[in-house]
Amino acid sequence: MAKDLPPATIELIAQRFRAMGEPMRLRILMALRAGERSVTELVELQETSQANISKHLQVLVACGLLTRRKQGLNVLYAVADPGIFAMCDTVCGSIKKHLDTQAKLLG
Amino acid sequence: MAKDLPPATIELIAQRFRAMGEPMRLRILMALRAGERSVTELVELQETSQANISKHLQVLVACGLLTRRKQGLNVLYAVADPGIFAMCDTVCGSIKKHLDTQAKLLG
DNA sequence: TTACTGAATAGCCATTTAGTTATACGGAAG
DNA sequence: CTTCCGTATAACTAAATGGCTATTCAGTAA
Repeated sequence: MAKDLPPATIELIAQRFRAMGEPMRLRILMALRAGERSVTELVELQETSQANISKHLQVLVACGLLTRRKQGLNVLYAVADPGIFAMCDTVCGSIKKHLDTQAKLLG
Repeated sequence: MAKDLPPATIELIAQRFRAMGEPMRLRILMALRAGERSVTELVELQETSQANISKHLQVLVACGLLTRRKQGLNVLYAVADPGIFAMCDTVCGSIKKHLDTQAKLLG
């Protein structure tokens, strides 16, 4: 990545990270790791309202993390780019390292 | 990454993404790609107040993205795990794909 | 037509957060 | 001691955001 990207690009990147920086949205993404799901299915998996799930889905679609397709009465959402899971794994590993370091500081 | 992580872990991961989901913090991280820098140097690179930079630095340190060390009067900050830059690149590539797709939809 | 179902949206509230200015802290120099 | 420099923090404001409930919309079925 270049040293100084144009502000609009920075904003786009930030938008993505922000979209993934919300527990409920992370759970939705993980639920979609196994494949596409309808809104109702996602609501059943997470314990929150349908309206809330729907709003989060809009955010995830808007920033390009999810795709959307209709099938009869249902709307099916799927992860647009599986690369995000690698990112989650990277973060997970980095967090573990961080916690280990902190633990050692405490003796 | 497992299907369902404990809520506390999810929150930790979300926290990291959220920390990177802010344009000013992204710029700080990019400025540190070349190596560690003092607060004053970072303030000069970004056009905002010293207080604001300082607050963002606290956020980045708190979630383990940056390290901090004192040197004389200065405090030097550095990226804790260069892996974050690979993540930025991943996001960048994914955004390009997304924009290309949208462009094609417009003809 | 009406009724029903799945999904999206509107309106509202409480919380969070990025930014500001002003102030305080820690340490080195006079 | 006092002064100055680099950094951190306090107090506040404005804007964004996640959640809720209630409603609306788009199809399908009767």
